[in-house]
Amino acid sequence: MLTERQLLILKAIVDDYITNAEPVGSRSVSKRDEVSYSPATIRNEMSDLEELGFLEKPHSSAGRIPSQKGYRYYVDHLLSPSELTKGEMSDIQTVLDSRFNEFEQLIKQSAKVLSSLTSYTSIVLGPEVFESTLKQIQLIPISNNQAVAIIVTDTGHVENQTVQFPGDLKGEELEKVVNILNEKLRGVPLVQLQEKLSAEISSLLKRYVNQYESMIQMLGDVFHTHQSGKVFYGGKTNILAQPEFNNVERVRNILNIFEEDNLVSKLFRSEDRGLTIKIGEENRFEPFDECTIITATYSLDGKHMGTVGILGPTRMEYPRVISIMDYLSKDMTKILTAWHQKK
Amino acid sequence: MLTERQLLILKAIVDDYITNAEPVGSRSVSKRDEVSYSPATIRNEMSDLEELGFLEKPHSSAGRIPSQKGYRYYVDHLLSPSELTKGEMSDIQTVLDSRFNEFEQLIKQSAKVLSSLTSYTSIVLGPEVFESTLKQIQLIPISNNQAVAIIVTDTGHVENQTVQFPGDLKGEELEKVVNILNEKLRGVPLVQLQEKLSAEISSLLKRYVNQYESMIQMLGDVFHTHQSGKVFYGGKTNILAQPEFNNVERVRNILNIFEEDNLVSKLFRSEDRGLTIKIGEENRFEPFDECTIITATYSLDGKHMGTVGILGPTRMEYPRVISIMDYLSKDMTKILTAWHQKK
DNA sequence: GTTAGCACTCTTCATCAGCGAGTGCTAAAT
DNA sequence: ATTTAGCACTCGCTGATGAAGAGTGCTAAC
Repeated sequence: MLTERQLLILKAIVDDYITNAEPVGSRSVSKRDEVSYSPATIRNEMSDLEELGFLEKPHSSAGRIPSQKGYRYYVDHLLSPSELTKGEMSDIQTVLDSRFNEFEQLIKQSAKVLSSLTSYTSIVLGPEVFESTLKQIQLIPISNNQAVAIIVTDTGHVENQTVQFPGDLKGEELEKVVNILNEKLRGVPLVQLQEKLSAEISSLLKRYVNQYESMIQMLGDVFHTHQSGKVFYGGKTNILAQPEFNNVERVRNILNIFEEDNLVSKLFRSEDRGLTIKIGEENRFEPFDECTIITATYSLDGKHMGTVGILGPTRMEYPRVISIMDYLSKDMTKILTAWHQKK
Repeated sequence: MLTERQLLILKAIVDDYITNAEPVGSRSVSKRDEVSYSPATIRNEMSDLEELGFLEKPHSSAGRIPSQKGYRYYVDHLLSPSELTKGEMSDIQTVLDSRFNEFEQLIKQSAKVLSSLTSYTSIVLGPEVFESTLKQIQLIPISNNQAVAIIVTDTGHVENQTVQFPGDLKGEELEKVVNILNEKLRGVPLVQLQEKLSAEISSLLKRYVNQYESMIQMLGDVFHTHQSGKVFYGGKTNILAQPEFNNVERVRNILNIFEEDNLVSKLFRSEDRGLTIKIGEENRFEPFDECTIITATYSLDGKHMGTVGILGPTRMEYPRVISIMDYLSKDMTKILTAWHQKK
């Protein structure tokens, strides 16, 4: 168990390092207002904290920097959540309050505010389909071999997509198909659409539609595409401004990850509801060994919808970011709910 | 006017520098097979070429590197276009031949091949709306205040978008609106939709629809969004692998540009049809002072559709990239045409 | 228990010499 | 008149050296 004084010093060191990005020496800790001990005393404590694994020395005559364990302890027990300033709150408010037509717009905006407020990179995962169910499906023919498929979920999310279309389908046939689909699939979770399709629908369609194979194929395409949620980014290059990423190789590794939405989606999707903080190797993904990821979830009617995330260096401004994320995710939930009810 | 020998040497230097990214000395030029002069002779010529502005010295005891003018001359008069290898051609073929439902898929694929073949960053501009006209517009109500707007162009391009919708609109009213729109706007270039809307349509709608203001607003939204073509990227981080961009600050400036599709769209949209090469400051955009942009256009029925572009260092593998771009853009045109006719 | 003092460690920065690559000039060779 | 060999010179790069500075860890005094 750490003593009061050790806590004080650990906190001071983390706070200092977070703002200055440089190893913290005993003297600068001692100079802090909240610390009233001499450098020598601090040195002894620092030595103990190092032995306990909370601090590290880059080399013998530098100051100390927090270890991953140190950050973890700081986050769990030490940090004093910072109040959002009026400006920050109103920034979030204005951006989110602006009228939006689509789910996606809200999400894009969120990603933008988040990155600009934190100056880290923000990742926002769009509605995750696991829990949402189909409310309505539509097929609108556009030319003689194209149609737009529209899917509406119970959460009010709309997806649309252009697809190849069996050439010579009569209007009444199409109507029949759409009717069947709506009848059989309404209320089905999106993730199960695919299997329902092959299990129940395909035989039914066979009876009514000539081109039934290409029809099935097309529907398969449609359902498949909506399996993975979309990913939105804010400030992709913000991370380059951090001194710890002053190295093109390392930066490239990280930026490359952003090119693969699937991967990002997997990495940032959080299983837990609420706020999650993963520090360094806790991410279990080597390129992020020196990064912290903070995620929060937003929801609708208590139903989990998606995740907002921040990627920054382990030396992250935890108090501020946590407050902002908390505020933002709750606000998104609120606005989403209001928006949904309006309909 | 340059002598034969000067041409030979200039070409040799550019070729060498392109592959090795290091200042080229007289000795290494002399060692080339196609060059049969001693280093001393080469040195004299190099000195002349420098005086003429085709070469530069990073410092007095380094070799020479091509100046912007040198690259320009090389591109205009010297380069021997490289034959595509079988592998490259089939790479392009396979990727583009794969079934695609939408315009966008073709374009995304193109961006991907292009960047992976060249290992530079590719930018592909989607259909530019300037020349395409409206073929059909549809409004599909989804909930009591949402609709999906679908726009089909004469080139077979489909765009769709979810929009806010005047709450209590009767089915017949909606139908009326859609009919008016189609009647009045068919054949109108997309860029003019907006003005046509306010000039002619709005008064007409006023007569038939109650919620006419919000209707107009919504249509304005829809038409506005489709003004600017979409931008697709491939290999955004490829540029980081180039030795001349081994500097986080510079890289950041460039990557930031990619975050603003509007800007990119402006920079890469080429006024000329066919292949265009802009070297360094010819781009008239400071962050690209050390970059070359090569663009080519693809079309449909002789009608200009969009642009494929490559961003790399001025030290670019011109012969290869040019061949690839040429081949790809022509192939895109071919496939697009085939696809369009199929319908 | 706390702190002052001090020797010790290690990085950083500037300086300097030596090396090597490359040039530019001159004089010789073709 | 060209071309080339030879050589002095330039300049960046590398590695060694040393002084400065920041910080530690230990000891002894408070």
